[in-house]
Amino acid sequence: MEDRASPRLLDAERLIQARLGDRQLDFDSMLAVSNIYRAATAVRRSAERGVLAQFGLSWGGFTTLWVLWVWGEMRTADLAEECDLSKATLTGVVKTLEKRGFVERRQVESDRRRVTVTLTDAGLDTIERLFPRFNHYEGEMVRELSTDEKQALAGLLRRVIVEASRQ
Amino acid sequence: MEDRASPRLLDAERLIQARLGDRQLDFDSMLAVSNIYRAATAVRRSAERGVLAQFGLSWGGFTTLWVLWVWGEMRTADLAEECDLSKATLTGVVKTLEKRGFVERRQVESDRRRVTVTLTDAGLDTIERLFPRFNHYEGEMVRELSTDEKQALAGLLRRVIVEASRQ
DNA sequence: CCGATTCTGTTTGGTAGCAAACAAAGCTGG
DNA sequence: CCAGCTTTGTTTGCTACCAAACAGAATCGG
Repeated sequence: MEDRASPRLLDAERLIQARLGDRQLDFDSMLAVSNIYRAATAVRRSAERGVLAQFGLSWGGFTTLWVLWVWGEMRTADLAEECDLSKATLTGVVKTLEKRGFVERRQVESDRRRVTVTLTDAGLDTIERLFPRFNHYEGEMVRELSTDEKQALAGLLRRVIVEASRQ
Repeated sequence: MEDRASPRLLDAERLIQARLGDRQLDFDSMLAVSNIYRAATAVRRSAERGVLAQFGLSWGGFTTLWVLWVWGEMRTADLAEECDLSKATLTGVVKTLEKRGFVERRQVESDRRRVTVTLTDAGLDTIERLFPRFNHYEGEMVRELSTDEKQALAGLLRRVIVEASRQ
């Protein structure tokens, strides 16, 4: 079944197995992990080219806009946490989004170390037009999977995320 | 079961669902795709910090070394393809690996546009010491999954890779 | 032969990503 | 008060990543 869906990939995997011979190794874990990474790259690239490019957004920029849309005005640190980026990286992403006019920075009166980030009208308009298209595109990327399979996939990945984050 | 393994993640997902309300959206696809990306980030970060940093290698650098180890001397274009990187990116990665003394570039006599890349002795030594550790680390990152689950995960991802690459 | 085209890897110019160092603001104990 | 500690976001310095432009080499049609 999977063989029919992606013969080329499996062939490559078998070749690698043959190359490595009877070396003692955990092949199942290797395939699981490397396919997670390959899938993420494929998904990101596809979405950036197929949807995000038209809006002048990278994956990280989109994520940030999306988080701000869902949660509203946020402190920098929380935003970085929610976007799964370091504070340093977020500073850069926000700078780019500011340049494009999608977000605004605001200094917090009560604690002047702090800064909040919020969507501008243009940013709000953009994410509201973009998100439905993005979500539809997500559906296309996993359309080979049934609802149960999507949920199973998400569940398995959730367990990997927890474990990998612990290490 | 998954609830117990990662309550925090699911809570966040439920909150997002609540925020987005009864908007028409494909939640299953959204969770599948975003968890793929999150898992890849977690896995990469963890491996870079937990294993690769000691060898002065990034994920991309490790992948390149590994591919060269498995396949032997390769032309630049094939190496880029196999590492799932653009030619431009590979040029940079190889440059870094050269600086570290792990690989060498060789001009092809018969066609002087072409360049092959090959492991140096130091590179070979490094990947031979590093790979078993890396593979063990992969096992740790997915240790919550049974063998069947790892294979199921790899299979589901394979189908996503094929579909996303097509778009 | 030789001009036009194609192929190959690199360069350019841009964003993204991280850790570590940093500056400025707030906080805490005396 | 205020000297030191902590917290917060930014800067610095580096690698990685891509698309598009590029230069040099090979090839093809006439």
